[in-house]
Amino acid sequence: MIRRIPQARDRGIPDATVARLPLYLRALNGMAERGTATVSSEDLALAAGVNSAKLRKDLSHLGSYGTRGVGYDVQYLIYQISRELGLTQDWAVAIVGVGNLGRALANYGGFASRGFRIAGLLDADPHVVGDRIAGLVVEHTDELESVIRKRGVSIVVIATPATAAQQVCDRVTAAGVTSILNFAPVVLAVPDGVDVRKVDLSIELQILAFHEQRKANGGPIMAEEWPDGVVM
Amino acid sequence: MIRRIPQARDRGIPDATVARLPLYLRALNGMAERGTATVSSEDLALAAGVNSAKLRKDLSHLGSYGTRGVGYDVQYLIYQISRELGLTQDWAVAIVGVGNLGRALANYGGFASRGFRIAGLLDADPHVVGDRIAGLVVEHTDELESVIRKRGVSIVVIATPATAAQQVCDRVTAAGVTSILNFAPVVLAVPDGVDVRKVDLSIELQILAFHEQRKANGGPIMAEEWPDGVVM
DNA sequence: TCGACTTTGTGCATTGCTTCACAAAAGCAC
DNA sequence: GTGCTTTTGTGAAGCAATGCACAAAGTCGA
Repeated sequence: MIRRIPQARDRGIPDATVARLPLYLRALNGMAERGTATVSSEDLALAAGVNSAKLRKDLSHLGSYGTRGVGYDVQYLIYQISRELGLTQDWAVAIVGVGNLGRALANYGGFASRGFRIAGLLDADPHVVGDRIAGLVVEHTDELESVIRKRGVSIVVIATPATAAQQVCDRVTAAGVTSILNFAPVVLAVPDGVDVRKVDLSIELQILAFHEQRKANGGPIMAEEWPDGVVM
Repeated sequence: MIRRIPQARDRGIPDATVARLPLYLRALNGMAERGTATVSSEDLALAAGVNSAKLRKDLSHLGSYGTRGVGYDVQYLIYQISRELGLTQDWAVAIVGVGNLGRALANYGGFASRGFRIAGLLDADPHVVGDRIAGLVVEHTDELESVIRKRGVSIVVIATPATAAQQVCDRVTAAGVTSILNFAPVVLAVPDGVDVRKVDLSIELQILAFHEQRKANGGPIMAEEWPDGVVM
């Protein structure tokens, strides 16, 4: 039977909550493997590394799936979060750019495990085309649109050099893709309605360096002068 | 001459701002290469993909480095942001776990370019130890503490399997490291004062899947029933 | 020197997220 | 049933980030 839930879920779930749901899911899967049947918000929050009030508010956005005095049924909650995240269906993913990073991604087990199926590996370099990686044969980027269309690819991972990223992005969005995971260190321009998530190793290191410097200096930096000899 | 800046910088810079500074830096470096001498907040914001008011507020946290009616001096702003982020000094980075991902990271050019020097590659697998990657010889994880101490490593990148990550984390924090970039899909427990940043490919894909599903369904999902045969 | 124009820096209202604190709901023992 | 314990779900307060809108500060041409 198909029925509408009246409260919640109509107004979208807050982004901050969506970003944490996979964390809860991972913690829950660990518990399920260890045979835990129910879990309190306190324990689950601990495992996920968040505050328990936040956890409860996050889950309340999905619906009222807990039992007061008891906690949450692990299996049921796994199902509900999976469904909300869209993991009960299969997603075909194409990886463009099969350098070191692209290979690492193709071989990364975490993809296949949760409804993400690598449906294509593409590269512009003829020396790489034809290689077999993680059970797939690398295809030439000329085939990009055809691969997307024929295999129902809805998520594209860009692992190309920075210079090629925007062009790849243009082509895949033109082919109808609306979800992109970008590893290239550039800000991609995309049409409205296209989601881009960015993973940028260099930025993460720079943020760490900032905090590390703060810790080392015990406070703000003292020197404000422009170094000698540098023209302002 | 060493002098104290009175306003700003005393109260820490907002996290949201720190996370965007590397973005501005990258855009500015591009402009510097193209020979641009000054840039307005409007143009820089466009290049970095943010709102110009936000950009100005972000930069105002560092100090008052613009010129009204003109804009910002590109070189000077590059220097100021670099200094604030701690990129004017060298950071020794060790990468633990030399699988596909570790190799990709070791070969990633973006590290060396901005003050991050790879000072060690370590792995637990004897078959990998001794390999030469990106000019470095892989060492055994037994040497972890000694490498950290002797080479002044202050940032550790964990690219091990999930099962090994917490143990590596414990050892490096015990050895005095307070900045960790974690690629393993686990929530690391660390002592107070240690910063952990997490990069989790699987989580990024799940967030994309959530939005993709929303787009496809044109709204919330309709079925709320627990599927037949599954015991709740 | 003056006035027109440009662009920064920021006060303020708004929005969104987090955290607290507690009433309501459920189980359990007797 | 009744009362005690546990734990959820949420109103409300507090905090942080965003974006608007404009005064202040500078440039430039005449």
